Amino acid sequence: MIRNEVLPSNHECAGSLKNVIDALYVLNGKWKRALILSLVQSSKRFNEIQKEVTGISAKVLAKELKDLELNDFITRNVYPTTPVSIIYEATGYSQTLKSVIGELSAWGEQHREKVKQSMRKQS
Amino acid sequence: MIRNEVLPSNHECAGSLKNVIDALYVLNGKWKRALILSLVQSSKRFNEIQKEVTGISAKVLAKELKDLELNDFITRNVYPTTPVSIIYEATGYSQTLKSVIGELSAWGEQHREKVKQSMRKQS
DNA sequence: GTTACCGCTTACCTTTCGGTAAGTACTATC
DNA sequence: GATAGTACTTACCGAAAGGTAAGCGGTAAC
Repeated sequence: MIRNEVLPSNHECAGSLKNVIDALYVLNGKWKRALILSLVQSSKRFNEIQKEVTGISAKVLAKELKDLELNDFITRNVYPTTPVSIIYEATGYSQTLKSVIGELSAWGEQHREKVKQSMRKQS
Repeated sequence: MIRNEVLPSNHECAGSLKNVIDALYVLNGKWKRALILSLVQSSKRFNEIQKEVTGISAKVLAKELKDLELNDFITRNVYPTTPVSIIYEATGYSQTLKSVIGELSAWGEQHREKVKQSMRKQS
């Protein structure tokens, strides 16, 4: 189960911090979250992803997909049609990110509200 | 030119993604988590932080502290002693990060285990 | 045979991040 | 008057992330 007692003693803190850094490292970069969310919704081909995730270049997309595959978030399925079709799909492991992304999302939303309010105060 | 928003097919998803990006943006960079954790443990002065968070330079520390202050994670208290002492402390708002950091930490821990295992398989 | 689509790769460039070293303004101490 | 400490700022630099544009090997349609 998930322990919610974060930021305890100094000693435990260091280990916890390492975990957090590890997690953020995997989710780092401008595109990873968008790609995971896109593929969790439905499996897609290279060009389809590029169309949906507007603004990403082929170079970066190829790099990010490799990265996500290495980390077991997606699989690259090659179908021997003519021409070969390559379909990327989210693994079940991507689902384990749900609660993480959920927490991040909830926090991000209330944080934006807070920033808005403090901007109103200042102006 | 850019035609659509990110992931236009699913409104909820797009909003959620934006929140996640916002959250991660605030927690971004090499030092933010370490600084928040350090100041949550106890309020500190500039040089004290620099000693504790080994490796950070004065320039980066000053920049990060400004950033954290803007986002309401810390306050900069100036005491009119001679010479003035400036003490940084974590706000109560830093506590709202607890569940987020908790989820990240738990996920990061199990992810590291998983990576270890898959490396064993390959070698 | 030229064009076009697919799934990339390559070369090149810009922007951003972070690091080092030095300097600054002030006070205090020797 | 020289030195040291505090809390930074400034100038310069290298690495990495990310963007642009072009190419490439295959297939296939016109």
